[in-house]
Amino acid sequence: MGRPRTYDDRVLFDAAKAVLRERGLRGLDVRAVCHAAGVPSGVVYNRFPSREALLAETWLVTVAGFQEAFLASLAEGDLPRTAAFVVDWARAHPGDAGLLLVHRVEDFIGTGDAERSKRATDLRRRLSLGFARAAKRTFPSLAAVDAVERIVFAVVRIPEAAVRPYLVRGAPIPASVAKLVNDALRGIVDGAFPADHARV
Amino acid sequence: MGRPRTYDDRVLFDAAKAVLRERGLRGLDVRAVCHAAGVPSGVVYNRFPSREALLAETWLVTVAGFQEAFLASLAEGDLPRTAAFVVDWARAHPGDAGLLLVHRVEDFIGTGDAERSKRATDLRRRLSLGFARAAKRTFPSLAAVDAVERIVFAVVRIPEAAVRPYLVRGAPIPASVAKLVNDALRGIVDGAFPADHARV
DNA sequence: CGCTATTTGGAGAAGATGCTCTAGAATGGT
DNA sequence: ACCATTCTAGAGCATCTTCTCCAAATAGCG
Repeated sequence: MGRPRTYDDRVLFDAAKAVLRERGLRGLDVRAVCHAAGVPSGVVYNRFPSREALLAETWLVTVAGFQEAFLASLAEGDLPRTAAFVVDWARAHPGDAGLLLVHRVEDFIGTGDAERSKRATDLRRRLSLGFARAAKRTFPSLAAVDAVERIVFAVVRIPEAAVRPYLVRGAPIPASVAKLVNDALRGIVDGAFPADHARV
Repeated sequence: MGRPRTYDDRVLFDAAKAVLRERGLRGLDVRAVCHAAGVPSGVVYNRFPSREALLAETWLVTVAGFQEAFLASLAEGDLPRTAAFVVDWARAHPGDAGLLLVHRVEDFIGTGDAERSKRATDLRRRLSLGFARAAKRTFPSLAAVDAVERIVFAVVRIPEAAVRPYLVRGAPIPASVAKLVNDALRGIVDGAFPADHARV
């Protein structure tokens, strides 16, 4: 069965996240990752065909870890709660969250090898499905496209906006952002039902 | 008085923005900028001491162009209008807006030469002042820190969140985001006055 | 027109970065 | 014990990137 691995792939992933936080996207080169991981460069190229593949894999593994819990929350049907979940997750996993900010799933679809592209497509499909379902249930009166746009804005863009400034500067995320996000969510949910505005 | 300049600095700034949009932060090297600008590299280093200085200058000039109108809008005291202004500005100047996303003023304070750092500090000071004033007037019942946090979230983070996904993929920003931002703003403004919730 | 000042144009040095390659180490199977 | 297989370790090559440097170009001035 050959020599057993001394290093888990996770060591490389974690090192990549650490380098990203400390030196930014531009400083995220293979040498820096290897140094941070305490690993010779041969290890990287034994497992990944290229720097790009290593970073893509790091990203994909990280989203996958986020997505399951996210979709579960989304399926429960409470938008403000899902937005709060995203904020909490970022607070608990700042390294992962910081990494997610620098790419989009689309960046890995149609690039790299077919297997990676397929996985990215799959992640994307699941997300789309979750959003579509939540959209139909939460905003039944809206056109499908508008409802999805509103859902994504509510549970992705808004939490991301609240959390991003802290992540990029490597600072802890204060608890106070939760209320801001919650307040914004109220406006977004209410805004979908124009009739309600008469009350105010 | 020596040979007159063939190229305006703006050519370099515009080229940098174009390269950023087309090849991302990682592809933003001096060669690419020179090629996009149709300028030999000697021109860049005749005017800027380093690549970093060129990009910093590009960023600072771009914010300065945005900030004046932004602060004027903020001084008018209508938060949703200011948020809408930011969205409109990004729609009208996608190149500039895309550039603003990739740095923060703080990145240029205490780095580079003293003059640059001073200018960045000045930009920052004016912003802080504008936010503080708006905070005091809009949310008089909140603690100063909380009020400022809420203002920034409303007129910077939210519009940025609405607009960013389109900017990063180089796509035009749809008009529909205006309503989303406006709805979110309603929640953020109302959320500062807990007493009002009794009505709903 | 010579002289000084400034910019252009671009070749190429110095260093950083992605990646290859191979000797050797560590395992299971026979 | 020996082999086949897989991984580690890191030196080193090829390329890319930043930046330097200087001859040629273009202006105003006495």
